[in-house]
Amino acid sequence: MSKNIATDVEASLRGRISAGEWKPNGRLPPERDLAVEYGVARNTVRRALDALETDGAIKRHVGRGIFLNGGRGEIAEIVLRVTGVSPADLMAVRMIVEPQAASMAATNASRSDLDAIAEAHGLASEASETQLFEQWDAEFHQRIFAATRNELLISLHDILRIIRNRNAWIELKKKTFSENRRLDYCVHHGAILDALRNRSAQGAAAAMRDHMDAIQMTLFGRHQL
Amino acid sequence: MSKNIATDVEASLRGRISAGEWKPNGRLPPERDLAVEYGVARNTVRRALDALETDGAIKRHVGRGIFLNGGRGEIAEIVLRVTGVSPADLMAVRMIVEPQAASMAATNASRSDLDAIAEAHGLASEASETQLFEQWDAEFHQRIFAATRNELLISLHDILRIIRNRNAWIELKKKTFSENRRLDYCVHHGAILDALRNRSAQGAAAAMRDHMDAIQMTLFGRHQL
DNA sequence: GTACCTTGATCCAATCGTGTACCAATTAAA
DNA sequence: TTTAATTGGTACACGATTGGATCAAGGTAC
Repeated sequence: MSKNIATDVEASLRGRISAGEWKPNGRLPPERDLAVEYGVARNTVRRALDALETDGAIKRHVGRGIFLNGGRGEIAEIVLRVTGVSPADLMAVRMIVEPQAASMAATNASRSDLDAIAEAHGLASEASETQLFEQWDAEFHQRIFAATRNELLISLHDILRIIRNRNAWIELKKKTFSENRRLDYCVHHGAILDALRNRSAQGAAAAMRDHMDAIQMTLFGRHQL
Repeated sequence: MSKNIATDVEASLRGRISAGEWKPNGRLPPERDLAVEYGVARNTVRRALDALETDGAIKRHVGRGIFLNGGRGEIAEIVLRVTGVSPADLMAVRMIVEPQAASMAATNASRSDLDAIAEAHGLASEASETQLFEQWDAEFHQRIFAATRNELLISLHDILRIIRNRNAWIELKKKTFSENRRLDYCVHHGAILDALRNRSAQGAAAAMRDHMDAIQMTLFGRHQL
């Protein structure tokens, strides 16, 4: 697998936990036993358990053992669930969040925020390779969220971006991606940028909605689920 | 081929990266291995990697290896970081997401979904203690998100709920919370439920927006930031 | 020849996994 | 109650891996 044995053990334990091998609030085997089971040093197991503990997945007590955190909606569970969402679900959330973010950016963006967004738009338009275009396309959206000045919203978009990058359905996008579509996207970006510069919240939201519609159309060939 | 071997290696690596040979945040082979693979000296590989590093394409760590600069960070890190955001930021995001979730729930909710939402509404209305009311209040919103049938949206709401539970500014809410407000909230919940039962997407969104407005008013004494 | 690149080699520093030992808290047995 | 066993917490040393830095020698183009 990967280079980090501790990371592998961590992933394995996450899998076994989510698979229900131990009950909520149940007790995991002692560190020493886990070390023997995985055939690694106890320190390595401890590093893996450290990660699980910071996630809130487990709780450790000296002399007692390691216990699953029964509390529902733990972060580890969310991470597992979130990494496997479908493209359709992701697009639905983008349809909700991105226009509103554009609207918020229109009112909150600073002069330098707008310049940064314009820069991303320009570099995406001039990009020679598809790879480069997609990078600046993502950066364009990223900087709009940054302009909202809402930390939570920015982080949520980070999550969306990671999901988009991680899943193999990017291939879907590449297949259906044509030079024509790319030009459309640039036009959309230009319209969004204009609305932001005009401080038109509703205009920015509407332009972003059009853009999202186009992306949805490109990906799925339809506008609504 | 150009006269510069380092440039060739750099171009090759760029190609392999954009081709997706390694995942975002994935690990590249060690410099020594790459040198063997390309049949060049390690110093030459290092020059190529220097260019990639200044571009921000990769990140190098002594003793660990070379890593792709893919995502903005792992999801778990983001979620952990996000638990410290301000109440204002959180409310702004709720203002965006909750009405849209209600709208989506109106079209996607099954009969049992509606029953579950109604149950939470009923138990919240009848709750004797503030503690109990808040539990069923949270459950009401939770079940609306569940009714959207969008896993990502559900997960996002889980994150919002964790933030709400973890932070101390719940105290703020308790201070400004009166029996009067609580009755208002129940009325709002009832209006939302009616709209959901009528399958009125716009009505559910509007009712939820009113509810969010009231919460914002309770927390901050104003409607907008 | 001069300038630049490549190569090969060497050493340093950071990280990781391992192994070992001991401490502290808890539980179970005597 | 006292004692022993179990278990997580901490610390250190060792070897292997890996990137960081430098130097000298050889090759190529101008």
